[in-house]
Amino acid sequence: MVRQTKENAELTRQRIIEAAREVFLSRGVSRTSIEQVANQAGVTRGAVYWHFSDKKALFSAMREQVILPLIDRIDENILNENNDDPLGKIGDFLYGTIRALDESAYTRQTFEIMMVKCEYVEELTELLEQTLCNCERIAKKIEQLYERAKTKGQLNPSDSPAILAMDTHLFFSGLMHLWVKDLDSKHYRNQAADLITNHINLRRK
Amino acid sequence: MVRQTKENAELTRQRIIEAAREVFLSRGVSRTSIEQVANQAGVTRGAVYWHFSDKKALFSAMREQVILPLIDRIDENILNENNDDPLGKIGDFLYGTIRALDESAYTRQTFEIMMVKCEYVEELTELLEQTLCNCERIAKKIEQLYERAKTKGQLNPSDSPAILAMDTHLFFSGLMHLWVKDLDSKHYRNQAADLITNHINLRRK
DNA sequence: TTGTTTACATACATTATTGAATGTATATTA
DNA sequence: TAATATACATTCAATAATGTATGTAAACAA
Repeated sequence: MVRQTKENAELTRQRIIEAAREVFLSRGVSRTSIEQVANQAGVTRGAVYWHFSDKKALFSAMREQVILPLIDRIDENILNENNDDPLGKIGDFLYGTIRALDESAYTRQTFEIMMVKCEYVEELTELLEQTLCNCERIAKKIEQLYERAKTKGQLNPSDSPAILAMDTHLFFSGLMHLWVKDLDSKHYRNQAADLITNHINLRRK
Repeated sequence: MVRQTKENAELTRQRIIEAAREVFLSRGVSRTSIEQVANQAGVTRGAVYWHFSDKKALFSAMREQVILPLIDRIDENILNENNDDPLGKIGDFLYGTIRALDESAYTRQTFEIMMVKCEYVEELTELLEQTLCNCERIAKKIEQLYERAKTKGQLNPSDSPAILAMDTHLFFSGLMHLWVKDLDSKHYRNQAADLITNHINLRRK
C-alpha cells in the first residue's frame, strides 16, 4: 500500500490523531515518540511526518478537535437572548460542558492529556495561553447571563454580576480540574450535577 | 574537590534541588536530563545520582519541600478552636495559602512545575493522587470551619456546611490553578484577596 | 594512624529519538 | 494516457540520555 485516495489519507490522518491520544494518555506527551504513535496507528513514521510537521502540530490537531466544538458552544449559548431563567441557564451551560466530557471518551481523554499529561514549556506555552483566553470568554459569557438574571430579579440585589461571574468561573475551573483528575469517579464525577445545582442555588434570592 | 564534609554534602544536595527547580521550570520535568540539572548545580551527574536515585526522587524531594509546610498549615489552623469569626477564618486560611505562593519564589515556582510543567504518568501518577488527597484534607478543614460558622449564626440557615465547603473547595482549586498560570499578574494574582473576600461575603448572612 | 566509608568525578556501554533524504507505487490531472 | 503530485515507507546520520561501574581523595572512626 503506497498511495491512498484523498479520503483514505484523511482516514489515516484521523487514525494517527487517535493513536496519538491513546499513547499520550498512557505515556504523557513528552515521553511519546513519533514512532510509538506510528506503531499504534499501524503506519510508519513517514506517514506521521507527512501529515504533521512535528509532535506539537500533532498535539495541536488533537487538541483543536475537542476545543473548537466547546468554543462554539459558548457562542451558541449566548445567542438565545430571551429566556426567563438566566440563572438556570448558567447551570445548564456548565453542566452541558461536563456532559460533553462525560459522553465523549475522546473529549475526556484529551482533557486529561491537556491537564495532567502535558508540559507547557517552550513551543507549547502558547497553548496554555490559548486555554486561559478561552476561560476568559466563558467568564464573560457567564457575566452576561448574570446581568440578565439580575434584571429578572433572580439575584440578591446586593450581589454584582461581575463578582458572581468571577466566583462561578473559579468554581467551574476547579470543578473541571478535579472532575478530570477523579479517574475512579469517587468524589466529583458522579456528583458534578449536584455541585453545579448547589452552586447556582447559593445565588438564588 | 572530592569529598566534602557532611554539612557541605547537604549543601550540594540543596543546590541540586534548587538547580532542578530552575531547569524543570524552563524545560519541563520530562525534557530535563540529569546532566542539565548537574550542570546548573555546578556538579556532575555522579553527584546527582549519589543524592537521588533518579529523576522521580529528585522531583519528589523538591515537591515535598513546599508541600509539607503547607500541609502543616492545615492542621495548625484548625487547632485554634475558639474564635468568634470562623467565616473570616476560612478567608484568612485561603489567603494565607496564596500569600505563601506570593512571598516565596521557590514555592511559587514549584507549584508552577507541579501544575503545568509535569506529566503525571507511570511512576508519577501517585504524586497526583497525593495532591488530590491533600485537597480532600483542606476541604474537610473548611467544612469544620463552616460548621462553627453555622453555630455562630454567621450563615444563611438554609445553607449546609457540607455544600458550602465543597463549593469553596472548588472555588479555591480554580483560584490556585489560575493564579499559578497568571504569569503576568493580569487577571488573578493581583486581585486574589478581593476574590476570596467576595467569595466569603457571598455566604455571610 | 590506619582502615573504612563517603561524596563525588569519570568512563563506558547501550539504547532511543530525531529530522531529513530518498525511494516508490499509485491517484489525479491535463 | 502521459506527466505529475501524493501518500506514504525506508534508510541515514547524528545526537542525546540513561544507569552502572569504576576511580579517588578526603573525611571520619577506632
